[in-house]
Amino acid sequence: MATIYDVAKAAGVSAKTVSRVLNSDGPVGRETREAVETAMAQLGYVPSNAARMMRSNKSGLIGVITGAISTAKELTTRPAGLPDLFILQGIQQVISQSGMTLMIADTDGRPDRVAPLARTFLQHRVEGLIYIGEYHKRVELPRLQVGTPMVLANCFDDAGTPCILPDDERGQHDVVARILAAGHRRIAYLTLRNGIAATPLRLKGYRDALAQAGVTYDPALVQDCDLMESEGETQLLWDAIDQMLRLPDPPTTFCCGNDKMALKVYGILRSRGLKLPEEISVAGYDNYRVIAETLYPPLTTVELPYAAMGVRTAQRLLTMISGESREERGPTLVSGPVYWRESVTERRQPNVIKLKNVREENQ
Amino acid sequence: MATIYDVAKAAGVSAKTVSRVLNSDGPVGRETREAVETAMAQLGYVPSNAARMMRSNKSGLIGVITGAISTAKELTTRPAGLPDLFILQGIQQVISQSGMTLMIADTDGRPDRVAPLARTFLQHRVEGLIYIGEYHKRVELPRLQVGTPMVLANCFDDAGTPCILPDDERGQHDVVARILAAGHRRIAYLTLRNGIAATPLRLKGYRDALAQAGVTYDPALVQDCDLMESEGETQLLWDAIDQMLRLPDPPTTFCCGNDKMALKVYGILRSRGLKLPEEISVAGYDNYRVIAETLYPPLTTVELPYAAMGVRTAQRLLTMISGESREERGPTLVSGPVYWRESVTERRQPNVIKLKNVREENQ
DNA sequence: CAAGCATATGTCACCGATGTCATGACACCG
DNA sequence: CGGTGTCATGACATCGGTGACATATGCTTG
Repeated sequence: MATIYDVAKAAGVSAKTVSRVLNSDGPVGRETREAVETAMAQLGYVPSNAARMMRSNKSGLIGVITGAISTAKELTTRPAGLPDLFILQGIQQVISQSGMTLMIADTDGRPDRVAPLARTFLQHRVEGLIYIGEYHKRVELPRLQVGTPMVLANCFDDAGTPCILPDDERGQHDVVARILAAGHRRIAYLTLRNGIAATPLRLKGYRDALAQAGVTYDPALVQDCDLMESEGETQLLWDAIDQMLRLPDPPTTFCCGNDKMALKVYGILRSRGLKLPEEISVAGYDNYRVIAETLYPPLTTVELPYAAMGVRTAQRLLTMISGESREERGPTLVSGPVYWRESVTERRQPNVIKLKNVREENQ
Repeated sequence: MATIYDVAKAAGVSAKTVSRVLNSDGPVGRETREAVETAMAQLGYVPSNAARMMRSNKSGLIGVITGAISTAKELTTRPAGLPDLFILQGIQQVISQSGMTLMIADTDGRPDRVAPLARTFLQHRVEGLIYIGEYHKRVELPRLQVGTPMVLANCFDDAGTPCILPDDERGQHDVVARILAAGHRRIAYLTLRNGIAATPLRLKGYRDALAQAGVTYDPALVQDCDLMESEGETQLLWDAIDQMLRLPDPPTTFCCGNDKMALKVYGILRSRGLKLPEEISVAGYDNYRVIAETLYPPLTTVELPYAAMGVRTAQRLLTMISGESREERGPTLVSGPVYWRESVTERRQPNVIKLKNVREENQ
């Protein structure tokens, strides 16, 4: 591969002059510039980043470590869809605009791989590191000895490392508030498993929304139905739904921990002979579009704003890199809108029109 | 950041000796080695890849260009799910095992971004390039002037660039053959739109399977139902299904162009009062697990083997890099197994037991 | 005991850019 | 006309490693 010296020789100038043409540093005569540009084109010259980096100590690289790209069992352990991709999407957008390049590596699900991967990135002298969590959870990452800025996306640690998290409390609150505004009063909540960070936050959102509407919280309408995809989950859902429908005052809406659960609930309710959405309403969580928009009828849900989180992650990292506030700590919460679709009926015209953060969709 | 000279000084040896410890080149005395290792640990020394690369001309980098990570409209233009992620998964697996690091960039859907992205990668002196297509299709890529090996995944070009493609013909053949073996004779086929590369290939697989089973091909059972997610698609599906069910000899199975379409078909068939799978069978394509495994009943489908394609892509690239056969050209076809689940009934015990490439699953 | 050899370590140039400084040619100005 | 500033360009050191080669030491061997 051609070097700057090859170009210099071909153009009959010094290497430094070629460098000047490349970087528009100092002045270059018109004819000289043209000669250099011709030579570069002819030789197919592409400057070596490595050599540049040696002097400048700027790599133009951002490293991303994700726990999930190669996780074959993506469906068995994760509550939602493929968060990483969407977060990566957001990151990519911001990073590429800033002229930097993403390096990406995967832990293959093994936490002990994080340290070597980070080391590889440091060898490449990345200017910043991002760790993407599989889902909203606490992580423990090996201490990075050096001062490379780092941001966590979709996870947090005890050390107060800067992180970007979904606002689960607000998301659940908003969708429940919107369902209440549609006139529903008996709202069942089939939650994700209790172990994960999102569940208590969302439960709080659910209860707060009820309280604000003056509706009494009924524990009989709340049940953990998430068995991490293991065999019995459909059965568990079936039983929970059965139990709730037999209540003296049965629910008119089933709120599900995620859109995938909602997909199952569709099948179960219909197999029981109920008409959707005329006789029973269903809402999800995630706005996992493949499901939410494809379901018949389309699913009312609230967005887990992964792409936006990615954007915020990259922005926060770039801020840290630029040195403005390298010492920043703690979480940034990102919330997503409610997508109001046909799976929840309007039991009366909502008199509260001004609900914030709700997006109404007509198919 | 500490350099090899800092380590050398701290350990009281020459830089070259430190280098020897790092790379296990020439012999190093035991005490010396320990002193060096201590110094490295204390200083948090990480060798600079840039400096290494300068001499060795080996970057240890592979560049991946994808058209899709940042494609916001991923649902509106793509027939299947999120191929790129799964292909990336496969690539990542192979590449990381080979000790190289992935750089990744995204065209944001604009083909004119490919050239500058490739240039950036060349600046980093990637040893190989991969382009991932959004779906099985023909692409036109700008000629790379230099001799960097390149492989296309999920797409092909007219120049005969090495590429890895899904074996659509065989996939459709296999699933239809399996359905025939289950005793079905009237198999409707709701295809993807005609413009894409997969459709004619799959149709051929469908017809070949029928022919091999001695079943006459009936054009009334085949219809293009894919409107690229635009408004009328559900209506179109409804009409097509309606028409076919009114035939004097209606289908007993609906084969769908992808799992997402199958998801819609579930809703439509049930809304018409049909019981799944007792009264009507449905099959998909893709094995898009979020849908196929979550649907009730789970969906019989055939895998679009994205991860495997990624693996093959990376393997082929590594072969080219190692120089064994840099001149290789043309496509490699990868096929995936049929996943036999409860959405298709056995109308009689299949007498053909030895069907290859079929995986039976019991939930 | 000298030659021969493996072991352990150091010296120095080099990879491909760029920052610093120097130089030559003009133009402008008092 | 000499001083000063701007433009155009080149020489050279430098970034952090590594390859080629040299050197020093101790041990074997004929």
